[in-house]
Amino acid sequence: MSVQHVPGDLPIVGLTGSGACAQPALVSEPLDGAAAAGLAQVFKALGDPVRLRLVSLIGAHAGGEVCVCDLTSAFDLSQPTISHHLKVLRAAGLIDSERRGTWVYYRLVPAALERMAGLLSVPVA
Amino acid sequence: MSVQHVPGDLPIVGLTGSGACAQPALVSEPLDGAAAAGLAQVFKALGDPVRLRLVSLIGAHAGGEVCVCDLTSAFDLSQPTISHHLKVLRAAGLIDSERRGTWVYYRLVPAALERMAGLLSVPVA
DNA sequence: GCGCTGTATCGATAGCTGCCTATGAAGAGC
DNA sequence: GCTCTTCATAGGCAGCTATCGATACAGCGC
Repeated sequence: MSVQHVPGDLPIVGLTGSGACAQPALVSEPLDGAAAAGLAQVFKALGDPVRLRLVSLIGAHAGGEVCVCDLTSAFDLSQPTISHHLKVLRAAGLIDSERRGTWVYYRLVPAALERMAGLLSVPVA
Repeated sequence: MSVQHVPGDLPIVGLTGSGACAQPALVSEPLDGAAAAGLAQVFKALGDPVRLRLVSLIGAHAGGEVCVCDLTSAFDLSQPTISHHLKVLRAAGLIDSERRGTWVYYRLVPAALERMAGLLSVPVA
């Protein structure tokens, strides 16, 4: 579940809608405007040093889950700022969160990362 | 050559410096601040619908090269705006350009794309 | 030389984004 | 109930960015 949010609360992009359809590698065929806008949001989410480090921290953490308090303490930024960045990453579909008791844990969405990786892969041709 | 720019004119990132060193997959180990900043610039370059479509158009074009005039005519944007986006992509190391006579041709830098794809690939673990 | 065409740069402006402080909401423990 | 802790949201402000028109630069043809 997605914690305290009404489902559909945020403009979640990423895997919604397209299902398991294999992505056609960005450079294989011209992108239409709508697809470009959706994909750009995900790349934009990754286009910030803090968010990139957040993804890295979450992914590298044993167990695959990290408490927000651990993420906040890893940066010289205020807690609301970290919370904001986590929100952007979650809206992009790159991470997911779950509340357990007092704490909220974040983990990666591997499928979303793989999808973007596949987009950037250049066909042998 | 890089056309009309003095080499080092722009803050080119991407493959400069790191050589052929295999990138350690973002989620394998926590990213330090400097590396995050460099990678974020590349993702940020991809985090715009117009630039994403530009990359797609260049990559999907037969011959691997596209004249600026063709790119400009593919969008409902002014020529300076397209030129600006191409400059951002080139500064990120994602594309390269070459002038031949009156026209300037742009092509992808596959190694840069592959590098980012590798970063996003999640290890099996 | 002169003009014409294709690109890049300049300068300005509207909109977005990252950061903060202050505040609100949700649980746990009393 | 109240209080404390953890996290999210709201509001505001400074800096960046996407866009434009105007202009400069680079080749080609004359």
